Amino acid sequence: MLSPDQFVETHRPAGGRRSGKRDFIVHVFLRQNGHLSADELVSIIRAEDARISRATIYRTIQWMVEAGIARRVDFGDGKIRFEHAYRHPRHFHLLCKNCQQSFEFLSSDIEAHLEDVCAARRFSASQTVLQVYGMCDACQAGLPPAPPSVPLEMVFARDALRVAIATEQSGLAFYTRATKLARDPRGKKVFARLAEEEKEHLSTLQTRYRELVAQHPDVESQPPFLFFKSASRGLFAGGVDELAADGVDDREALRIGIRCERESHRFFKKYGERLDESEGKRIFLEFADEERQHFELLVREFRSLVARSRVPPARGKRRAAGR
Amino acid sequence: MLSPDQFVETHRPAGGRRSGKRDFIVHVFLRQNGHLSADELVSIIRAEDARISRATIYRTIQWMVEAGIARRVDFGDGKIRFEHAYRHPRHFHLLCKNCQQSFEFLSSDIEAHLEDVCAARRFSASQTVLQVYGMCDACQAGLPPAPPSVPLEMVFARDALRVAIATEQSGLAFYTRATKLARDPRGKKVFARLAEEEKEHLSTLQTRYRELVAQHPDVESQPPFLFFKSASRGLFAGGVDELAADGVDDREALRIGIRCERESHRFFKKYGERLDESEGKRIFLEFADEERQHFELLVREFRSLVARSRVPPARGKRRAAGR
DNA sequence: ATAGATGCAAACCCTTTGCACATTA
DNA sequence: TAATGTGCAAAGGGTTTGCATCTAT
Repeated sequence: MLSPDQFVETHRPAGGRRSGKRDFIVHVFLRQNGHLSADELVSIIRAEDARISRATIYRTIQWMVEAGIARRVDFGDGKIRFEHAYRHPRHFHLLCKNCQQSFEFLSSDIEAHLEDVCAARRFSASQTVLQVYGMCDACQAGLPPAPPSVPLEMVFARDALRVAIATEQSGLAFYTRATKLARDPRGKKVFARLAEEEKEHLSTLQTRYRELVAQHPDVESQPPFLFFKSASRGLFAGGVDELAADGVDDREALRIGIRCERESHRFFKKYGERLDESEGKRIFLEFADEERQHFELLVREFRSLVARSRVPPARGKRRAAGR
Repeated sequence: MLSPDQFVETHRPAGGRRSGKRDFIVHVFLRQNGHLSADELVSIIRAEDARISRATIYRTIQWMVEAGIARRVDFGDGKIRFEHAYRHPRHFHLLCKNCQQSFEFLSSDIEAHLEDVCAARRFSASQTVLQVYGMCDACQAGLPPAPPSVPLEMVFARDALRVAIATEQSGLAFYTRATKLARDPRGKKVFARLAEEEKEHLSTLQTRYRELVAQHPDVESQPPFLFFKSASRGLFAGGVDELAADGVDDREALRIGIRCERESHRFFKKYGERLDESEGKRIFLEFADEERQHFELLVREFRSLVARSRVPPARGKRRAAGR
């Protein structure tokens, strides 16, 4: 886990020279939470003590944006705001026109659809802006705006854990079923081993989840940050359904498993890479790696099965070999 | 179909007074295609002849926005652009950073996910901004930018027709199957009648589609404007799958039909209402109405079936009545 | 010594406004 | 004639920039 200073160092472009004022501005900026306009940052800097010129602050903001430390956010009210990227994944916004508060979210489903749209146009996307304007819960009810009681990072870690757990659960169900179903003893063993691994990893994740809740008791009552409807049943859920069909043999089960592991690997890798340094990123990338290993194991197993069923005396599953 | 002038008249707010200059600006604005900045509109107006002050143009743009004739579009480059709403549904944008061209699209899937997100936060949405920045097809290939050869309206009508046709096809499959499956003669008749209606309407829609293609031969080669993955198999596709399961009786089939018709009605109504005056809107609203009628017919039928199965000598389907 | 950072004030860009004048109902 | 629209120029706000002055390497 990077400290704010480390975060800045990893982003500092080569060739410039250090300056105390710039460091001070960056430092103050990273301590802020919401979306600051340049002017707001000026006020904060002035209040924090230093007398730094407006121009320097504008220039430093630009420097941070180029370095990837800050992101421009445009809410369409004439002034540009900035949010820092430290432990803060890219996201979309809900904006309350009444209290001006903003709420952040991420949706893998929406992103997947956007990818479809771009593919249909052969458009190569580099950045997406998605803002929903309206009125927030509290304002509709006439209540005062309530600042979030839990850091966003924790909510995000919670959601990442939830997807991971759902996926492990569906994976466990898949391999348990596949173990029962398998006829080839070697395949059975592989499935059993994977089921065992999923079980272990599942309990690790659940422990991690419990620890998170213990540390931040309010985290469970927070609304979701990461939306992943299509993955909410776990990325193996479809595979489990397929196993239920008639006539699924070892080979077919392996194929389904391979597909699920690949999808799962891609999903977690994609989101893990897209995230900035954070607890959520680590969970996703660890997971992606695990899925890749499973994927490779299954592929090896599949090849071995094919080889065995082709060369030695057949064991009654010839038909598929010709295709 | 409204003419531009009629469109303006339906939007003109009460209480103001007419002015030749304003009418002229509005008229010129409605003839434009893309997204104009105030300054660009000034140049066009100046070129078109009239010498109208910048301030008047700014004020007229504001007037058009308030009247719902123009919509603000902010691409985050410091100047606000405007697009007119005449035969132009609200949409999202792909923006090419290289050639500055913009491409428009609509996605019912993304909108559905956004509704989920808002619901989870109890956020009441009033407006959504969705822009994807990147590089377009032509710019990636090093080709000159190609303006669209078919008016957007036609592409939209094409896509609306496609959803409608897919839905009719799945509806036809549903009712054909349900007719075969039904045991109650009266229910059978209702399903058969609906199958017949779907068939007729399907051929009407297909004719309409062919006419559209005949009028605008290029329309089929255009990339999609309206994305509707979840509805692309037709809104009855899920219902057809359900009919395939074991133990589906008349009552169950009616229930599934009712659900599909209701969903379908809602889908088309929602999109129809959201659209501005256009061919697409008409298709959607006609369709929504049709689905509502089917829905009501099925509900009546369901009630009648329940009444008959409860009061007179039973016909072997008691079990469900108790629940 | 020299490229880079800072401060100040002026310039910039887009947009809105105050006020006198013109137009419409 | 009374309310509304127009023109002009000036003001407004957020942001960038030219230039002289510092400061880190």
